[in-house]
Amino acid sequence: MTDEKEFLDNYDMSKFPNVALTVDITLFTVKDGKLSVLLVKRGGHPFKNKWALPGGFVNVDESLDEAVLRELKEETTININPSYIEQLKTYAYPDRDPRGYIASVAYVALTPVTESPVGKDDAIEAMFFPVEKVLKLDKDLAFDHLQIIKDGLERVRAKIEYAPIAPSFLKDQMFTMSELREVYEIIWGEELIPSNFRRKVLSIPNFLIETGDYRVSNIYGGRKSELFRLGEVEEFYPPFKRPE
Amino acid sequence: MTDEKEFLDNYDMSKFPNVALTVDITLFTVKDGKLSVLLVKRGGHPFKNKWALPGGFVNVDESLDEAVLRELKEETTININPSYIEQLKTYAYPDRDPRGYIASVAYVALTPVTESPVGKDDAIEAMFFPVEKVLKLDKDLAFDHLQIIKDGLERVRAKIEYAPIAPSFLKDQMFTMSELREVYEIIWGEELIPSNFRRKVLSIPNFLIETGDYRVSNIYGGRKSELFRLGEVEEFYPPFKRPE
DNA sequence: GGAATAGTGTCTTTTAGACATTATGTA
DNA sequence: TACATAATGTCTAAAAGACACTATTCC
Repeated sequence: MTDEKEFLDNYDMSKFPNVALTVDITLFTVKDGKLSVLLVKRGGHPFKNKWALPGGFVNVDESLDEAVLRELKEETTININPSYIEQLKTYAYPDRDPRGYIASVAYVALTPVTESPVGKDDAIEAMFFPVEKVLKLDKDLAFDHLQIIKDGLERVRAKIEYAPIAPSFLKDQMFTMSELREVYEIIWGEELIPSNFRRKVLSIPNFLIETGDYRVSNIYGGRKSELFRLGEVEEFYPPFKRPE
Repeated sequence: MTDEKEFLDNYDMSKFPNVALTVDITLFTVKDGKLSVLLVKRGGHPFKNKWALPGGFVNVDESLDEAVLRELKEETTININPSYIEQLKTYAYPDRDPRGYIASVAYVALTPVTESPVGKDDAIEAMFFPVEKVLKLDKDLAFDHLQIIKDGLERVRAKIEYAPIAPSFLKDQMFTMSELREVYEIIWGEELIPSNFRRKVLSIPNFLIETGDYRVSNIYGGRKSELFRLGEVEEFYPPFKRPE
C-alpha cells in the first residue's frame, strides 16, 4: 500500500500537542504490622523536597510495564522486584503538573518488606510510610499523588477478596495460616476468626498447597503450624468477602 | 519560591520524547438480543478502511473524561450520551501505532440502543457489531483494538456482578424484572432462573425501587409486570455472582 | 378454557458466623 | 502444670439453587 507508506513517511508527530507520559507506582508492603507505601523525596522541581510516589517519564522504546520496573530500580538502591504488579489508572487533566500536560499511568505493586530502601537519582530519600499516616499528612504530597494512593489502596483492599495476592506480602515462599490471616487483617483493618478463615481459604481450589513442613511459632509455646505455599489459582470463586 | 518559578519559566516540554495521547471507547449496547460494540470505519491512514474503536487525540485543555465524550460526539451523528462510562486501561508500547509512540487510554461505556449511528469526521461509517462476531472477525480490526474489546468485555461481565450498571442498557428509566434479567442473561450468555433472580436483586438494598406502575408485557397474554427504577446503590454487597 | 408471562412459596444444599473443644508445643 | 498457639468440630443462621404453584391477562 504505497499510499499508506507515503502517509507514514511524511507523518510529523510534532504536530501534536506537546504531552508527556509518566508512570507512578504505589508500592505497598506490610511493615511493623501496618500497610505501608513507598514514597520518595523529590530532589528536583517541581514539588522539590516534597514526598511523592516513585515514577518518571516513559521512554519511547519501552512499554508501560517496562517503564515502571525501570523507574523503581532507578529511584531506590535496593533492587525491589515486586512480587505483584498491575496497572491501576491513568490520570491526565490540565494543570495536574505545572510543567505542562503530563499524563501519569499509575500502577499498584506489592512486595514483602526487606531492607530499608534508600533514595537514588531524582529521589534524595526513599521510605515506606504507614498508609494511615500518609492519608492524614495530606498536604505534603506532590501532584495528585494522594488521590492515587487512595485509589491504589482501595484496589488492594478489593482485589485481595478475589485474587491470590496476599502471599505477595510475605517474605517466604512457605507461610503459615496465621501469617496469611494477618495480612488480610492488616489490609482490611479487621480481626478475623481464625477457624472460619482457615475453613474458607482451604475451600478455595488451588489457592493453598500443603507442603507437609511445619514451623514452631512462638518461644512461649504453642502448637507448631503447617506451612503452605501458593497454588496456581488466578481468581477465587466465590470471593472471600471482607466483613461489612 | 522564586527558584521554582525560574525553573518552570525555563522548562521546555519539547525536550521529552515525542509521544501522543489518545482515548478509545468500547461502547457496548444490547441490540437484537446480542451484546454489541460500536465500531467506526477509518477514513484516514493508518488502517484506512479498517474497523476500529471510536477515539482520537486528547487536547491539552481537556481531561481524559472530557476527551472521550467529545470524540464520541465527533465521530457519530447521533448524540450518544452514554448512560455509564469508566476508564478501562491504558495501552502503550513501541510499535502499537506505525505513526509513532501513541498511548491509548481505553474507556468502557454503556448505552441503550436507539437509532443507528452514522459515521462522521474521520469515521466514514459507524455501526454496532455483535461482540461474538467481532471476536471471530479478528484480523480486520485496527491497532490493538481487538485486545481492548476483549478487556472491555471482561470488565462489563465482571462489573455487572457488583455494580448497578445493567439498567444502563435499558431505554426507559422504568423497567420490568424480565427486562433486567434479560440484560444479565445476554451479558453472561447464561439463562437465569427467574424466581431466584428476582429474590436476589430485590434483596440488594437500594438497587431497585418499586414504582407502583405496571406494563402489559405480551400481546398473547400474560400477567402485567411491575415497573422498577434504579435506586442509589453504588456497589452490591454481597455481589450477584454469575453462574460458574 | 388454554396459552403465555409475572410473581410467590417451599424444600434442599451450600456457605458463613460464632464459638467450644481438642491437640501440641514451651517455660 | 500453666500457658500459648494451631487445628478441628459443632451448632446456627443466612444465602443460593431447583422447581412447584398461584395469579393475571390475552386470544
